[in-house]
Amino acid sequence: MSAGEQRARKPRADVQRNRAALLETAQRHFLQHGVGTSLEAVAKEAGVGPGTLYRHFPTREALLAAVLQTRSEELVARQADIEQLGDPAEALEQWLRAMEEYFSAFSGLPDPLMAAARAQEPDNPLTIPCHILITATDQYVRAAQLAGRVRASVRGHDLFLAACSVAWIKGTGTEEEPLDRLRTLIASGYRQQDPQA
Amino acid sequence: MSAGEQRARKPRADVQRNRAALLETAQRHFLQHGVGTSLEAVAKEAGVGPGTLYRHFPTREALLAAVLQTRSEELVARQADIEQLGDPAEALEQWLRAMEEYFSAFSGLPDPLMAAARAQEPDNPLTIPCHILITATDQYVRAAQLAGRVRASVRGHDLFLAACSVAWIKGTGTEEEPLDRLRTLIASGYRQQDPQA
DNA sequence: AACGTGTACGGAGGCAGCATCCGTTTTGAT
DNA sequence: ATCAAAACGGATGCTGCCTCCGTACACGTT
Repeated sequence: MSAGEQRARKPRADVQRNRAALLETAQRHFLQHGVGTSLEAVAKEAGVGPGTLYRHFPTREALLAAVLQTRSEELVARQADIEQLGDPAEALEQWLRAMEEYFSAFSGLPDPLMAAARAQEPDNPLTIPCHILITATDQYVRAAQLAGRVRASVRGHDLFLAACSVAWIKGTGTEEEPLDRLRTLIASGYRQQDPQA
Repeated sequence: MSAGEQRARKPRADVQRNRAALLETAQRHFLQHGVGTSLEAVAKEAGVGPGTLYRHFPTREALLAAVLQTRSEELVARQADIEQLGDPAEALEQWLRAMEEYFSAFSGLPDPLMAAARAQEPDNPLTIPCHILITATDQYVRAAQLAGRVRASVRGHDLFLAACSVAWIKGTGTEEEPLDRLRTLIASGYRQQDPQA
């Protein structure tokens, strides 16, 4: 028996039930009140004690990461659509928008995201998703560069930062119009002007 | 006497002393711990009770605005230097950097700044400084546009947002190198390419 | 120099949120 | 039916926010 490392006992029913209730409630609260919402309130509304919440999700980031899991998968799913676009410049554009939407899922999300992205803290549960995003962005950038549609000096990381910025500004309550102008400004910054003059 | 509306009595000595001590201490704490620092700690270290702090500065923003006063004046002073540059494109560039430094004075500063900029809350003591900055930026932008050095579609407000973003990212602890690439990206976004091809 | 008044002080106190710890309950296995 | 492990949950201690009000002090007056 020591050889089989799975074969733990079946996960308890209440554990799954509580976890699901917590995730569901947490998502609602993050949506309504931003990432800074009261965890105590989440626990209470989910019908569990604070201890249970903290046992399932030791930190706010852990809860956040778990709630974001669904959305991460949506993002991955979108990649398939994007990649069969053919046009790498268009693909990059759409990818950036998709990422921005992901960052804007909850108000205040960009802050913990940046903290995780910067981090050599492998214990931060948001770190891995962040690095995945940066790497993915870099690939779209390289493809568009090979097609001569993006300046050579641009890196994926730069556009990750840019998308994060836009999401941050969005989260502060700025209207869509100035946001759109900012997006345009950034796009003008990374796009390669056509060689035809 | 009802006609003269000034002519209150001379301001008390302890008031001035406490105010000065609070500002000095608050600045240190904002520098070391960011804008979210404990006001209770500030009061204690300044040698006053919490009540005194809140009487002088009813909100965190009020304290912040008062502490920023000095730096605002430095910014205005810089404008003189900048304006006698002659080159409007260079002037804009320097102005943006000056603004960015101002926004980066304390970690976390961009958040209350954005909240104030968006606001029709005239009671927010940061609102006025923000609008002054936006207006000033717009003037530099217009000047550079007249010289054909900046795209026509750009507005001062856009670059205000951009500078704020960069400062925000800086405040999250990102290193200088990616920051510089982001600045370059943004600059490429607003600059008008020379008509000579 | 002493006084009186009004202004400012400051700390106690109520509240909210975080995070932990441990006695009790629930759950699945035997 | 019984048992041990696992999970629960709330009481608890802590930090920080902000207010309220009895007290002390500074200033103008006599």
